[in-house]
Amino acid sequence: MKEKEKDGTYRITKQRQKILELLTNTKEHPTADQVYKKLKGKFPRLSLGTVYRNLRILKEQGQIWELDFGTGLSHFDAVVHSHYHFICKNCNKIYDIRIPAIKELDERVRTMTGFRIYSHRLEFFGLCDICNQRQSIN
Amino acid sequence: MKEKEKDGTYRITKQRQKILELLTNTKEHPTADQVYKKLKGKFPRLSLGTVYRNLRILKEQGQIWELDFGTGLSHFDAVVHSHYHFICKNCNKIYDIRIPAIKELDERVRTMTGFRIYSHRLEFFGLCDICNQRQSIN
DNA sequence: ATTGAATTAGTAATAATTACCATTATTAAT
DNA sequence: ATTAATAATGGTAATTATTACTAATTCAAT
Repeated sequence: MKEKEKDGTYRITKQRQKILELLTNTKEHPTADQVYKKLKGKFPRLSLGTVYRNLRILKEQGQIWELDFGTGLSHFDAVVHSHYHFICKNCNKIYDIRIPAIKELDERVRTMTGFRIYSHRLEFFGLCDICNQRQSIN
Repeated sequence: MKEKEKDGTYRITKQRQKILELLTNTKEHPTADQVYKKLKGKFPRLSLGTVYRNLRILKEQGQIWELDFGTGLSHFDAVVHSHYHFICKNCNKIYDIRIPAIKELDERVRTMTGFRIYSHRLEFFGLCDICNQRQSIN
């Protein structure tokens, strides 16, 4: 709940570089713990707290997004241009849906409510092609 | 992560009735703890575990929805017909946006990906009218 | 190289949620 | 109505994800 204020003075550390690099080079949307476990192999001294801290910092810097899909876990994504997500109900894999934000949705809600709309979040749920085929066969 | 299987044999208990009643009679989208605190006044013997258990059961029964808005907390909503949500970035209040699910969105993603789409979730973020006016003045 | 501050590793502390279990309450059958 | 079977409760302990704390380390500007 409490967000620590930062004055924008950041340093370049190996740990932070590697965390961002890992997120940039994957299509998956790993959790903090998954990032930790993947890097722990190469960086045995890496601390889980460091992963959490850097994920927060990278998010503050706008370099990554924090996503949640109702699983109680935060997922992280280095794709930070406007897009949506699809979550497979069977394998729980998360896919980027490369549709840029549909501005008409915001406008529609603005006229309906009078609220000022900054952004929206849109996630689709269903079966990915792999799970869909498997389901059809069984 | 582990979801307990149920055979559908449920009993009617005072606790479960009161929890559903509270959710039905509010426009807010309370968390488990907020439900607990509100009912604790009338039911001093109520246990927090009971609230969590019943919220899960009511959700299984399709009587309520579990929602999360990136705060790390689950919110509950007895409005279970298709609709969207708006979250005020300033006061954190959650509003129901009474637009029924836009099916064209599902269709668009289906043709784009080939995935089978069951549903989607859409949340808007911004400033509600109260906070918007306050912000404009200051 | 020196120095000041940001960052780290490691561990302890929180916070939300779930698991456990002896007791209680609901339901269906007698 | 009584009884019997078992779902549900209250209370507490355990788990899980995340944050806080701190002495030691590392970065970056002089």
